[in-house]
Amino acid sequence: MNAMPTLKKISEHLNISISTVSRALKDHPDVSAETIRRVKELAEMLEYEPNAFAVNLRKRKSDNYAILVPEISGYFYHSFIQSVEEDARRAGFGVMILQSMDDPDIEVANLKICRYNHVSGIFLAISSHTKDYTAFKKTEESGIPIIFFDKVPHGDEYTTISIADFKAGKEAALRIAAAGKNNICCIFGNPDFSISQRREKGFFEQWRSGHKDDPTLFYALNEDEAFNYIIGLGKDGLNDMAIFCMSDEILGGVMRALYKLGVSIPKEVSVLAMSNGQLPRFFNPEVSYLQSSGYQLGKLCTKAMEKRQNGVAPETIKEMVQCQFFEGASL
Amino acid sequence: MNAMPTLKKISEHLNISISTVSRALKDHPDVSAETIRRVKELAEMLEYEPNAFAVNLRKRKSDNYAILVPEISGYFYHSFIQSVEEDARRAGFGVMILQSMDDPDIEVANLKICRYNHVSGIFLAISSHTKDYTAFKKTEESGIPIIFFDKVPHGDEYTTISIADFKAGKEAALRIAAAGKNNICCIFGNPDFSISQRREKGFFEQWRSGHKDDPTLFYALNEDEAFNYIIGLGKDGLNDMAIFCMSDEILGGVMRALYKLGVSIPKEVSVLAMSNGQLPRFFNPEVSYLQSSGYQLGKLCTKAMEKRQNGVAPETIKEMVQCQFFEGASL
DNA sequence: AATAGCTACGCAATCGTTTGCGGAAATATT
DNA sequence: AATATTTCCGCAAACGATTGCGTAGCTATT
Repeated sequence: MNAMPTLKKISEHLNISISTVSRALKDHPDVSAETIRRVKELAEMLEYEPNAFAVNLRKRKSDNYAILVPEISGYFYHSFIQSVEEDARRAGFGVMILQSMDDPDIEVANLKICRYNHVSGIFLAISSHTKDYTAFKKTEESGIPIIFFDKVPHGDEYTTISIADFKAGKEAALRIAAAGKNNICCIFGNPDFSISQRREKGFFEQWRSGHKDDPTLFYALNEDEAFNYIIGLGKDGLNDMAIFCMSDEILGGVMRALYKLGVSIPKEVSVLAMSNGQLPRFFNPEVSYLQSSGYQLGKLCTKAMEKRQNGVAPETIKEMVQCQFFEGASL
Repeated sequence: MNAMPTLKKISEHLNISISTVSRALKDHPDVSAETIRRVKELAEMLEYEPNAFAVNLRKRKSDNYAILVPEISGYFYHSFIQSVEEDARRAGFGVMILQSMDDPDIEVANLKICRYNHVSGIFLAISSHTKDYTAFKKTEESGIPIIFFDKVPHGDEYTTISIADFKAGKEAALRIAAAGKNNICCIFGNPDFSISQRREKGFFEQWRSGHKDDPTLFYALNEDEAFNYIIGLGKDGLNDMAIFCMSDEILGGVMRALYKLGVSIPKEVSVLAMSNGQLPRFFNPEVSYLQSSGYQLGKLCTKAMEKRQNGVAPETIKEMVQCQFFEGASL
């Protein structure tokens, strides 16, 4: 229980007032050069660091950001967190992680935690079933900027950084069409997710501009549902098919099923995914994918956060990360 | 900038002193039942929550844990973080994440951050090249308990929760031997890692008890090195081989290489891995593995942390997580 | 010589909560 | 009726850093 050095201790050692020590450490012009030197020297020696609680209490603000996500694990958010943490710490901020487990109630509770801990800002991917935005409003009004990312709310008044989902959906449709299969199937995630909706919308809008028959559409809430769906189709049902997988999770289920059924890729079945970029390389053949990079998204978000910290209005910051195509051998 | 309700505000509304309000909220016996009722009612109405900074300043302690890892991403730590965060929040603690990027200097700096933020405890996986434990000592002496996990320091005086690496190494050797191949290769990670050393030691000790010739040994610092090593062996070099991969990272590289070379698994080459459990299922055939679960490790660590919070001595807590075998079709 | 201005520092209040101590009023004990 | 005890509450000092304001002792200006 080593007592940490405080301004008081330094001031006593040097026989000067606490105020002068405080000012000396920040090169306040009211302090003589000589005093500054002595204070800094002693502070260095004692390894003085200001007590964060006291500073925060005074400033009514902490040097912490919070990241609120449905889940840390999975294929996406942990790379986002990694990205934000890197930048934040470089800028002198700590990062708190909170998971909502995709439950709107926990999400609201977490926002409350953020408010009462006076975080400087929040990075937030909203949960699937969040309909009520009053907690968001309340938080913004209390002076804490929120950067919404990936899963963003509707409405213009928020700062949102998202994947260019609609556009990616369109590109997916184009590339799937180019595979030249006669039997098309798209598997999207939870249809309540805004990202599912936008990707689907983009895909179908593009598809219908060139084809009269709609592809088969399936929603898989998790890897197993995707797996079971493909197994259910059977080898015959998969005949001459191209499959679009909206996420890594779905891709995993689909590929396991295709392996199990023993279909040949891309001869019998073509596969295209949207992915964070890790998983597709591990399949045989490697799966072609449109990359939606959590890391890159993180970088954009910290830039947006800096702007918000400097007083830029929330609604003026809206960005889209373009997806990049990586060619495997599955198309 | 909505002003948050404070004890003072409540006390003014009710015309009683701040002290009484404070005591009423914690059912102090010195406060009458009637007053307690009125205070709690108003507090509820105003959504009063104590100001964390003030509380922490007073208590000289925060309700936060810190997790220090070499890297968030990868195959292991994010599931550990998920696990700890779950439990911590249930117990009323927040979680701060800090990455050392496997750099001992950043590690020391991060420990300093933890000390000056008065976290209640630290979960720490040390970086590969950490030789100097004085920062650990200093932190423990300042009253902050450290739970070392996965990559743990040598020495008896610390609380350590680790994978039963030595035993897992032995089991791996047994299972590899049972595959009946004549050509054995083990790929371990960075030989500076304590986990690499223990797994290797276990493997070789077991192996040598039944065979006179040592297996081929290779250290891969990352996925690409593992990939390149296998490619370098070539299809001929892989003849009748069984490969043990110490980690998911290595497994990824090995499998990509085996795919590329077009060898048949397990007919020509057998594969066994140690893994967090996600990746092996995605290969074709699914890879058999010894599971070292980050999630499970996290659960044990939070239990250990609770004990330490209750004053249990550091050196009395040491645990090993046993690895479980999952049968795929690669052996 | 009188005034103005500057330098370099200290005082004290503040952020919001907690807690030891003291004490008035009500009740219980002789 | 006098004393002892209990009940219920407030005062004030912490925790550590920040900052507006005041001022003693200079130097510069007229």
